[in-house]
Amino acid sequence: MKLSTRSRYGTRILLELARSRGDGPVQVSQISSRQAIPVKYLEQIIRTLKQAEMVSSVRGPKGGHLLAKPPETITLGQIVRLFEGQTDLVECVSFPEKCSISDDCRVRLAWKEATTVLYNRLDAITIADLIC
Amino acid sequence: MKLSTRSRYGTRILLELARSRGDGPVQVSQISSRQAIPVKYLEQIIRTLKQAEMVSSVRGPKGGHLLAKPPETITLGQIVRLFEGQTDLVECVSFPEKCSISDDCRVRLAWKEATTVLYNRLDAITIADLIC
DNA sequence: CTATTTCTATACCAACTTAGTATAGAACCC
DNA sequence: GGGTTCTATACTAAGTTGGTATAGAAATAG
Repeated sequence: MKLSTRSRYGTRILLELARSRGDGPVQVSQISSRQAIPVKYLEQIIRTLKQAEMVSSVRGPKGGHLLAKPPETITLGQIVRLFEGQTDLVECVSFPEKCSISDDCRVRLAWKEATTVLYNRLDAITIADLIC
Repeated sequence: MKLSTRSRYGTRILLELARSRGDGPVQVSQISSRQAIPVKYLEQIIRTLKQAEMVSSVRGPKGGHLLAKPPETITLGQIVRLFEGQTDLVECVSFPEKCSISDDCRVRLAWKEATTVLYNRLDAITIADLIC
């Protein structure tokens, strides 16, 4: 049970863009060297962030990427949900029909509570909170 | 970020043993059919539970497995920690030296808080709470 | 108007993990 | 001593993760 690098890198990318807010677009190569993330991998992750409308991009010379919304409105919970395909810790929380043993409902409820408590905490932390 | 079947099966095995507490040893074949877990896979999981001294076993005819301690003393947190190799959501929480970007300490702290909150919740739920 | 810069899209791949199977064996009780 | 039951270890197919490679498309400086 661990977070993918995508979630962690995604967070650091957003943080990097938040730090440069107001200074114009930041290029992939800059983020890559500052955050030690391979360029091609970073591009994939940024694309996901773009689709989620957290980032906007400018092409061509002097282009780059920008934070698309205020850093206070982006939470860690949003980022993690975006990158982790499976949001619940346990599949049967979202798809109870996948659970063959229906009398273990209390176990399912317990996993659900743990998931909730985790995301509540993650949703309470925004990118703005993380800027140094 | 999801729980392995080992953690989920482990919980259900312990729950099954808790239900039969006082009725003598429960055999792998019984647990297997009641909980729909493959026998050979179940044996591996029970071995882990034995090593953690949550389960004790009796060999030979009429043998089987028993809960080794009161169900109120076994928490979901203990079970999950036992089966998930990586306990923290993020590696650098336990091994900060693995983090190349040390100025992102606040991000690390955030992941750590989320991990803590999750395990606090899991540690508040015992096998006894889950018996139907 | 074109050359270069920069982002975009998709395909691919090696290594690892997960979930489960197979095989062999050791203890126990009647 | 023979069947029952647990123990140990090796193996494997399928999926996931983390990352690379290749090709292309848009924008703009000059």
